[in-house]
Amino acid sequence: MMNQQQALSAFAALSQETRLQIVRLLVTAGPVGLAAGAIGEAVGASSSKASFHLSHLEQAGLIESRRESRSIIYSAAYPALAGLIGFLMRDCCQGRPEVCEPAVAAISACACAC
Amino acid sequence: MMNQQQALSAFAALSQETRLQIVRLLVTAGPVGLAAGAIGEAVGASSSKASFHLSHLEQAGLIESRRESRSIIYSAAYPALAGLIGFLMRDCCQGRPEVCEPAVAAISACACAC
DNA sequence: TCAACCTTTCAAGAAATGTTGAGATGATGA
DNA sequence: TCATCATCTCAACATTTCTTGAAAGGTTGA
Repeated sequence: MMNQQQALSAFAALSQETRLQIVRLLVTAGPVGLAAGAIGEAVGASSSKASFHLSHLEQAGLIESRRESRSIIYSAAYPALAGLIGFLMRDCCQGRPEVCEPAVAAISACACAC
Repeated sequence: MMNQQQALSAFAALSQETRLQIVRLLVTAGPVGLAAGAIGEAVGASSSKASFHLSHLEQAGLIESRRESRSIIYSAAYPALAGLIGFLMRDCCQGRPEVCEPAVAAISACACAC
């Protein structure tokens, strides 16, 4: 269960353009992931810039890495993303059903889950 | 529909401890809202510190304000919060049902919506 | 082994963000 | 009107975060 400190660090990680792009890219890339070099190229970042932001995201727990031969492969940490959504949900539900309703509607409209 | 720029600014707003506390406080306070002074006191912030962070949150669209006599009353912007959840959902659903599933489970466990 | 490859680390500087206290602004009731 | 109250604004400073380019660290195939 995500706590406030983890949520703060996740929000901080997501509040930077390069990092948000990386997360969205990795989410769509799936569990297979992408090499650091490919990620940097995709978001238009130098190798050191990409490395900096990838470390930041990994530190925040939003992505994971593994070595594969010469490359480091990064992939989305799906449970952490789901946990963050859960944190916002939990937050929004503290006595206020009107926040959840649109979220429920969003889920209903969501092609994958329903 | 929330775009990337709005999401970045919302995440930035939520990535600071005082501000996250304020948002959670206002969400539970409901549409009635709370006066700036009461908010500052509740989160242990000086008047100028509270004012700084309240402005930041309002700028990000996460809270709203209205004057009531001598006080400025702040309240949560529920549609914006729901939009942010929707943005994360939309993001997570880009071909990856396994992220949504836990979120759906979270909603199912949510006392208010279901 | 060694040259090439991929990525990280480091230090320096630039930029953005947060904190503080003092003073200004606007609203109210006496 | 005026004293008081509630909040905001401002400038200065401290802190954190981001960017850049150069160099170092593993890993691999020849």
